[in-house]
Amino acid sequence: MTGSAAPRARRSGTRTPPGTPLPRKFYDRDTAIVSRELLGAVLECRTPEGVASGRIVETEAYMGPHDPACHAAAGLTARTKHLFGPPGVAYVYFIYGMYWCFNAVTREVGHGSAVLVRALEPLDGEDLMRERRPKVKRRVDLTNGPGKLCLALGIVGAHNGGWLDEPPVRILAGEPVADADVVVTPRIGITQAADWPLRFFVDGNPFVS
DNA sequence: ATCCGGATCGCCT
DNA sequence: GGCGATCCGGATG
Repeated sequence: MTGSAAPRARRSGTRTPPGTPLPRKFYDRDTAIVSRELLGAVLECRTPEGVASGRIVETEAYMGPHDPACHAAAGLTARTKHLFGPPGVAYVYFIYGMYWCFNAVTREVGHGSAVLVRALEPLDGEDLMRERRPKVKRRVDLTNGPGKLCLALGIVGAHNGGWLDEPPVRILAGEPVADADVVVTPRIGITQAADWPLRFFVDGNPFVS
């Protein structure tokens, strides 16, 4: 007869053919699952200077108002407007007076959760990344951190609030990463909820921060 | 009006 | 491993 109900975790993401944008529904799920499944996907940014993209190898989940490390804990403000908006848009914020960080908003409107992309492995536009980061010597330093990857791809505040299935900033399906190759640890650089296991990365990948 | 801390990076020792 | 850069958001007076 008909098979039993399949597990829900991998519905949309891994079925999307590589190179095509992840559908908006992909993001409308538990934030830790989205964080895990974003590993292997491709973050791309198109600017007048050209296209730059990289394979996502490290992410962190920020779980909403009840997660003290999440910006949503401060409530709905001008800054967190898109964090509380629909899933599948970019939440880009400015930090430490000089860097941008890129997140993908997850879950339903009003929830306030997102996935921070912490590291990429360069794919297209590496020359452009070099032009944008002229002081970088080692290739790994191009994109092995949340501020660095935004500098390399050209992601800035103007991209805040944009849909992730259409330019200029998109996330495309890639080759899935097997569970055996995923490591889970506490998040980096935070003081609140510092022990929650919500950081995901590809085991052994040199671009992990 | 002012103060403080921050989901970081790069350079220093 | 430590610290300065440099600015914004949110809290307090």
